[in-house]
Amino acid sequence: MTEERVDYFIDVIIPVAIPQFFTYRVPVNWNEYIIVGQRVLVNFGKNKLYAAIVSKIHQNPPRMYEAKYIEEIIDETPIVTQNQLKIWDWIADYYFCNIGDVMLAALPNYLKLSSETRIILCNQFDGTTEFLTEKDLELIDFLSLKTIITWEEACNVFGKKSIHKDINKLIALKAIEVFEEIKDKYKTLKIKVISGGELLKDENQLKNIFTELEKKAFKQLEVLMAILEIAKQKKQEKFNFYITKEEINKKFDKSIDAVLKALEEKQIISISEQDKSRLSLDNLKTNIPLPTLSEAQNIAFESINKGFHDNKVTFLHGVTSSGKTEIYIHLINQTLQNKKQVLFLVPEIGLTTQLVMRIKQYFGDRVAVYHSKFNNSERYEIWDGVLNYKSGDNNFSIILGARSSIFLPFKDLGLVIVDEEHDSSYKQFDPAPRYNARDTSIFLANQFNANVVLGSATPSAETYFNAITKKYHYHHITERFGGVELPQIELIDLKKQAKTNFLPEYISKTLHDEILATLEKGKKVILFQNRRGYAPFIQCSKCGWIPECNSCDVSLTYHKYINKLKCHYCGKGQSNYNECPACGSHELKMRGLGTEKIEDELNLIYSKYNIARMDLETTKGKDAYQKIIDDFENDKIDILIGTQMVAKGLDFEKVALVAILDADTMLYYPDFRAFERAFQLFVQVSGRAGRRNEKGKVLIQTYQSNHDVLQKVILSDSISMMNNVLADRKQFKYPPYFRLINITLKHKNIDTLKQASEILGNELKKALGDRILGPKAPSISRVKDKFLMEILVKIEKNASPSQIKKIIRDNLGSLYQKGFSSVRVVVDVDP
DNA sequence: AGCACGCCGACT
DNA sequence: GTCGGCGTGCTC
Repeated sequence: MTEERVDYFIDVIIPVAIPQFFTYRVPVNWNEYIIVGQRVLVNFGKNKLYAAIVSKIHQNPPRMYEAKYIEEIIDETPIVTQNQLKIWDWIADYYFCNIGDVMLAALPNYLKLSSETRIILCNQFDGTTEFLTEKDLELIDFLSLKTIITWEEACNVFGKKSIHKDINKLIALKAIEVFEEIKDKYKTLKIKVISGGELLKDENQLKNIFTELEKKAFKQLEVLMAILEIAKQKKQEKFNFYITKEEINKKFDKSIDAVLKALEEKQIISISEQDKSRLSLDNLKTNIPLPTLSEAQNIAFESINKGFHDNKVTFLHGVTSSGKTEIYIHLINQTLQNKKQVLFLVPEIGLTTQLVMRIKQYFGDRVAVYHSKFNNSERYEIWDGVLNYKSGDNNFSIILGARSSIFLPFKDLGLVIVDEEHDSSYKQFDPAPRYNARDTSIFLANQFNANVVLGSATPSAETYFNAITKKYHYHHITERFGGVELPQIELIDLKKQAKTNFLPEYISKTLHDEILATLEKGKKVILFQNRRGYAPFIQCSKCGWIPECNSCDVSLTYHKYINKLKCHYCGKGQSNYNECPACGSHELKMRGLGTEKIEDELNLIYSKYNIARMDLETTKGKDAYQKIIDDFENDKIDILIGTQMVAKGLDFEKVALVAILDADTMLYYPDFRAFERAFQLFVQVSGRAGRRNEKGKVLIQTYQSNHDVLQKVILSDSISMMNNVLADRKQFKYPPYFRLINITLKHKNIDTLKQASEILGNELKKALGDRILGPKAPSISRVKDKFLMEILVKIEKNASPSQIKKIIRDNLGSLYQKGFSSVRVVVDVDP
C-alpha cells in the first residue's frame, strides 16, 4: 500500500477591499499544521506579501488557474474563531461589502500584516558608472550610507513620484536589489524584574553578604535592604521574591543601575526581562455587594429573565434615571456565575470614566474596556486576552466597549447588553463595512445562544416596533429610581420674546434671567447648540454672496480661533475674506450660530463666570474630553456650551438648568429620522438637568412652540412619540415597515455620473418597479470634488431581501461592464 | 484597494 | 524626442 498524498488548498481572506476569496496551495509537509482561522503569509499580486486568514480547507484545485503556494504559516493556533468567520460572512453579505473590508475593520492592526518594499545595494555591483545618471549615483550614495531604504525614501532622492523605471534599470544593472519586508509586528512590552540570586538561597550566606557589603559597598547594601523591604511589604518569601525594577527605582532619586548591576554580578540578585501587559488592569479586587434593586427594578429583572427564557431579545424601556444600570449589573453578575462572557456595548461617547468606574466598582479587573481611542498595542492585547479566555476565567469576562467590540474573538458569550440602543453611533457610515453594531450583535449573540438586552429611554422606531409586535420581549419601567424627579421642561416661544439690545438674538430675556438666577444660586448651566464652529456661513450684506467650498457643495464654516473658513465635509481650510470677492463690499456678516460664537459672546455677558465649550474642536486631544469633565465636576466651569456631546453619558451634580438654544434647525433636518433623532436628543439633553432630590429645569427656545415633537418632549412621552413616528413611517414607506438600501454613485464628471445613475436607475426599475426612488442628487450634491447621485430602494418587509440584493449586485456588475468602472458606488443597507 | 501596464500632452 | 499624467484591468 502506498501512502496517500493529499494536496490541500485553502481559501483565504486577503486584507484588501476585494470581493472574492483567493485559493492557495499548501505544501504537503505542512498539511497537518494548517487550521481554519490561522494567518498564512501569501504572495499576492506581483510582489506583495499579506497575512491572510484561512477560511476554508479543501482538496479542489482551481480549474482556471494554477494556485500559488503559501509562503508560511504564521500562527500556531487560530487567531480568529469559526464564529467570527461566520459573522464576517454575514456582514459582507448583509451590508454589501467585501469580505476584506470586514477583515480590515475587525482585526487589530498588529494582526494585519502587509509587506513594504525595501531597497538595498547589490553586492554584485561592479561599480561601473557609465550607464548611471546623476540621480542614480545619488541613490547609490544614499544607500551606502543608510544600507536599507524604503520606496518612499528613494522617491525623495529622485525627487519624483514614479520611480519604477529608474529602479528597474538599476536592478537590471545589478546595482541594487529590492525585497519585501513585513512591517509593524507586535512587540511585547518588556519590564525588568529582580529576584533573588544564587547567593541569596540560604540564611547563612545572607549574613556573610551583609558583613561583606557593609565593609566595601555601602550603597549596594542600601539597595539590597530596600529590595528586601519591598519584597517584605509585598508579602513575598524572604528567599524567593520578585519585584519590578520600577518599584526599586522609585525608592532612590538617582539612577541605581550600576549598583544593581554590581549586585547581579555578585550573584546576590538576578535581573531578568518579562512581558508586561499595557492594559491598566488596576488590580481592583472588589467585594462590594451588588446594588440593591428597588421593587420596580426587581420586577424588570425578573421580566428580562422571562424574555431570556423565551429565547427572545429583550427591550428594556426605562426613562432617564430609572436605574437601568443597576439592572445591567445584576444581569452581568448572573451571567458570570454561569461562567460566561458579557459584551456591554455603549455609544462611543458614552465610554466616560463615570460609566467605566461604575462597572469596575462591582466587577473590578474582570472588565476590559475597548474603544477606538486605544492604541494598537492595547487593542492587540485585548484581542489576545479575549481569544485566550477560557470558561470561568476572571480576566476578559466582561468587555465594555463601543461598536467595534462586536468583532472580538468571543469564546463563550452569555449576554450582550446594548445600552442606548437608539444611538446613531452604533451605525458605521464612512468606510465599509457600514454595519450597525446593535443589529450585528444580535446575530453575534445567536451564534452562542446568548441573551440580548437592548436598553433605552427613547427607543429607535425599529426596536419599539419589534417590541410592540412581540418579536422582542418588552419591559417598560416608568418609575424613577431613588427619588430623582423629572425635570421641569418649558418652551420659550421666541415669537413672543421682547427684543433687548444687550443680549444676542439667541439668548432670550427669559433664558437670560433663568441663567443668572441659576448661577447666583451657585448652580451650573448647560447650553446645547448642535453646531460647531463660529458661524455656519458668512454672507455679504450688499450682494448676498456666500463663500462655499470649492470641492464640496456646502458653505464654509467660520472658525474664529484660527480665523479661517473650514469645510466640514472635506476638512479643507482657507483664510477668511477681508472683502466680498463678488462686489468688493467690506460688509461680510457672520450668519448662523455655532458653539464657538456662543462661547465668545457669552464670555462678555457672563464675564463673572467661567464658561467652557465641549465639541469636536475642544475634545481633540487624548485627554481633552476628560479634562472638561473634570473641570466641570471640580466647579471650574459654571456654563458649559456644547454640541450633542453634552447629551450623552454625563452625570453631574449641580446642573440646575439646561437650555436648548435652537430647537428648530434640528426639526427641519432633511432626513426621515429627523423627528425621531430630535426627540431622542432633546430628551437626553433634558436628562442632564437636576439630580437626586432636586428638580432641574430645561428651557427650549423655538419659533414652533406647537410642534408635536416639542410637545412630546415636554411630557417626556416616548410612547406616544413613537406611535406618531410609526404612523408616519407606515404611510411614507420607511423603516420599520420597509427596509431601505441607499445606493450612492460618485464621479468627478457630472455627465458621466448622470448617465451611469440613469442607466442603473432604469435597469433597477425594470426589475423592481416602484421600489426604486431616484436617481436624485442629495441635498449636498458634491463632496471632495466628486458629484453624488442617490438611488433609494424601499423593500417591503415580506419581500426576500436576498433576492433583491442579488438583483442590485447583478446590476452594479453590469454597470461596471458598460464602461462605468470609474464610477464609485457605495451601498448602504439600513442607513 | 493597490499596483502595474499602457496610451497621450508639456518639458529637457 | 522623453517624463509622467491617470484610465483600465487584475490580483489565486
